[in-house]
Amino acid sequence: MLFTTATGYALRALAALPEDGSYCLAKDLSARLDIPGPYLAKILQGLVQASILESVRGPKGGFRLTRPAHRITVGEVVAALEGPEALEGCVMGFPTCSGDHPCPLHDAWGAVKAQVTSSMTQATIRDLQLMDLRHLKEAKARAGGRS
Amino acid sequence: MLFTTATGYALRALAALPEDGSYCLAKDLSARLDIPGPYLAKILQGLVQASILESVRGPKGGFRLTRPAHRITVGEVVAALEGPEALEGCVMGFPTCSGDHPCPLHDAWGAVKAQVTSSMTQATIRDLQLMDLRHLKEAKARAGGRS
DNA sequence: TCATTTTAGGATTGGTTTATCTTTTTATTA
DNA sequence: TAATAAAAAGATAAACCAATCCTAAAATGA
Repeated sequence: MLFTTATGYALRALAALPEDGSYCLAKDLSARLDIPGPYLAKILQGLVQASILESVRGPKGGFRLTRPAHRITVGEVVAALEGPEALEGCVMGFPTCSGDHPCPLHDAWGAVKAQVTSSMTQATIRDLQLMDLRHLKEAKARAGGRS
Repeated sequence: MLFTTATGYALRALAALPEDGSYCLAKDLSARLDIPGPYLAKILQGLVQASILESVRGPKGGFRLTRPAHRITVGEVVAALEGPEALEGCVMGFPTCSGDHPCPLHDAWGAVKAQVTSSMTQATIRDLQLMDLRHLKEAKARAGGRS
């Protein structure tokens, strides 16, 4: 995977939140997604500080998105958890590599970065929701056809 | 950077070895490249086990390539240090992501992997040598023009 | 007000990568 | 043969990420 596991957990959790704006417990998310509970809680708190989630404490509390899912990009979440320069620098870590003095992978890597960055700023949490829904629906269809 | 720092160190060290087949000391490499000495030594030993380098101990000993630089690919070095599956799996770590159920970045990431893998198996240590030589030459030219 | 539920925050553990240190082995050469 | 130089190998330390634990703070409801 290109990102850290924390970022992966964050994206999966965001995609699993209900769309109706109701609050969702960290505990429930961790159970449904099979993600370590205390660790996910920490990650969700980070997303609150990044203004991607908002939370309320106490009974009937939990987490919810601050905006509609289609207004939150994957890139924004990655930046919140890994900093804005996650893909910077030479692929191989050559300190002398630059546009003027490119390493042999420089151009390929540049194209890659552009591609991934573009995809990340295009794709939203909504797209992740749709992906999971499609998966669930097909899994259900397979189970129904086999029974 | 896409790879580990150990892989970056390895590639820089391999590119810095002399082409005439003479042995080179780990100490000299670490000094020239400003890489932590004992750590580089460990990495070089790993490259010996991967049959990319050969070594002799004692005075007049050191490390040298087992083959001409143009016969050692970047991909081979990466595989030796990070295993053959460095780029496997979903970009975001989604367990449900697959060709049938792609995540929104699945296709972009697939193209990226193909591109990087191809470039890695094309590029050789020789290409890295040429890059560094070009850089050195231009730096010298700049210094000469300015003096 | 008090108990309960849940997030917030800080401290702590475990594992992996990065880096260092020490001892041993091997080769050279005097 | 003895001294020295260098890699090999193993143990140790440091830093970072992943994960856990514990105590607070806040909101709800009785």
